Amino acid sequence: MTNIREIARLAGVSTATVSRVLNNHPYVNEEKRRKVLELIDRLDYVPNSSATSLKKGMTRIVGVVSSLYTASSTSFIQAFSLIAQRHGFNIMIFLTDQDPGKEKVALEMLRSKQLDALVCLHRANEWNFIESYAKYGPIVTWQRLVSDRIPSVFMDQYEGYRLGLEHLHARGFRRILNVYSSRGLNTPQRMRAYADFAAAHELGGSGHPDFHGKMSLEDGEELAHWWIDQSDPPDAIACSNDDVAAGLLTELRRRGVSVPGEVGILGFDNNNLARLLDLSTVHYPSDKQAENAFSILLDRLGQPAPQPHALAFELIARQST
Amino acid sequence: MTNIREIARLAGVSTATVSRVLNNHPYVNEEKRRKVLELIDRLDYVPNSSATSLKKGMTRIVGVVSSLYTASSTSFIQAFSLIAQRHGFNIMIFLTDQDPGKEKVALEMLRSKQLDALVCLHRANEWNFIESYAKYGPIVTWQRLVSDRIPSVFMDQYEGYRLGLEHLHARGFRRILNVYSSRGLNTPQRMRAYADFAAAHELGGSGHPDFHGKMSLEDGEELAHWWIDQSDPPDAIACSNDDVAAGLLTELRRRGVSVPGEVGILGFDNNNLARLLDLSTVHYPSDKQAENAFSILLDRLGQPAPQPHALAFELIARQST
DNA sequence: TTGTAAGCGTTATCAG
DNA sequence: CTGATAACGCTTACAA
Repeated sequence: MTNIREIARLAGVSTATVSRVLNNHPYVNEEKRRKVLELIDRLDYVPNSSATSLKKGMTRIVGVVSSLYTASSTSFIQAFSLIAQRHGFNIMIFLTDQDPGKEKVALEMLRSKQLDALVCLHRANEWNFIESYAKYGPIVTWQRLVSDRIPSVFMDQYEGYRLGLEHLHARGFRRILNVYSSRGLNTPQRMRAYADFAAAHELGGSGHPDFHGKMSLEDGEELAHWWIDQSDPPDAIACSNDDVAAGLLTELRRRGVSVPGEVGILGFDNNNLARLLDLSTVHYPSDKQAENAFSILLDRLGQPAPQPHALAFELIARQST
Repeated sequence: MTNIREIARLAGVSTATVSRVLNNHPYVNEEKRRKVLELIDRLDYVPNSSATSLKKGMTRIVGVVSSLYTASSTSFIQAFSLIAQRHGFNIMIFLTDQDPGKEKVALEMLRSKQLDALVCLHRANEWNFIESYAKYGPIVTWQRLVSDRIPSVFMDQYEGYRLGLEHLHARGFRRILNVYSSRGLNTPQRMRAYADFAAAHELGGSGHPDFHGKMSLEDGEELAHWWIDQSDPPDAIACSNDDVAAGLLTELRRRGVSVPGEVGILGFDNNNLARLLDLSTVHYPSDKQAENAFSILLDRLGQPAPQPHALAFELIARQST
């Protein structure tokens, strides 16, 4: 394998000079530079990145930990990947599937310096376990977390959820069922938003206890069966995300229930599926959050980082309400 | 930073002995081994992976090049990731978005030995360009390709497509429109399958020219508008994949068209979306293909590899036909 | 069973 | 502007 020494020998210079050419250092004789460059080209030479990483103490790879590919995590990852590339970083994705062991693989790679930093979309281990890895490199999360070791690009969902609820109210829905997710700390904020909303409009509940821990298409489908079984069902359902709303909507329609005629459905996130199914939803700017996450990482790595974006929710009114 | 020399010094042994303990070599005095292990634990030592990679000439990372996350690529990647992990390999995903430059990033990482191998789900550059990188490490593809440099785990779709067409015929559809994708060499095989099918049943076409280059949800939606505009539309549409079928189905129903009453729709792949929307489709075993891809890579890396699976299509009859 | 020492391929310091 | 040379942290003959 052709290495830097080979190039140096053939060019009649030292490895130091070749390295200088490689790294665009000033003070290299123009003729030698050309000669070196020509040899690099001719011998199809490329620096061995393990050697460079070892020497520089940096791999320029950032790990992305996600439990699975949902529409919303995909959009985050897409944006994160883009901005990372623009700064000369590559990303390595870890699908944990909620398995703590798989998440640990990523954490261990940070520890062994195969990764410079980590962004954690969904965690599988306890926070204090993850925090114990923060000493090996910067970690940032998308979930809500108040920690000095692990910054978060999480957005307070109180405002977004309130926006959605007000929309349901404006469209005439009164007996609103809340379907919450469970992981992360979104739920308490959404519950607070609902409580304030209900108080402001002097509303009772839907007559049914709210749901918790629902986040998938399948959860939405089960919810549809539940709704059909009720003698006195809610007139609107505010879902934890677009996937749940999508499962709910399609299964209800499949069973002949009219949406929004018999029941209004609100999603959350504004992903592709929501667009496809004409779901009313709340736009959650995950791409901007991804860029913010990268900025934080870059900053903690001691590199010049762009200013973070200001973030805002937006209501997207479509056919399901 | 604590390194192997530090451990060796504290344990009163040489770095060679520590390395032997680390790599489970035999012939290490039990007491020394315990001592070393204890120090490793106490000092929270972990080998620097850049150093190991440099020395071993291997990173145990495999790159996965995909143009984007579709339901079917996700299922391939999921399965690939799983089997790779079981063999002590990690994967690095590259979303190219059809951008040749982004694909080149992955190829260059193979060249610079940051990656041991590459699996290419969708290519962005010309094949001969990609092939020129095969000398740097094994590359395998999911697309159809006949090349001695780049093996393929592609499945001949003739049989799968024929299966789908026979199903449409059995359900009474006669004027079938084919919607083909364009990339890769699936299309000629599917066209051949249709030609043979039509000849066997003495069928004419749908009265419309087939479509080409359709692969996304959006394409499906546009197709729905086209269908509605026809005075004499086809009675069934065989789609290039489940995404197109899903877009077509939802948009048609949104416009009040009855499926399968007025038109039958057949997908291809059998992904989650197909399940959700009750789409009839042809099951394409992408998980098994992923495992085969990994086996090939492992074998070319000179490691013992599992036997590849035999692969077969399966018709999944649901509500859309 | 163990240690010495020679790499792996770079980068960076320090003289010149 | 350039070249020796010492790291970076690990593995592995080779010798003992």
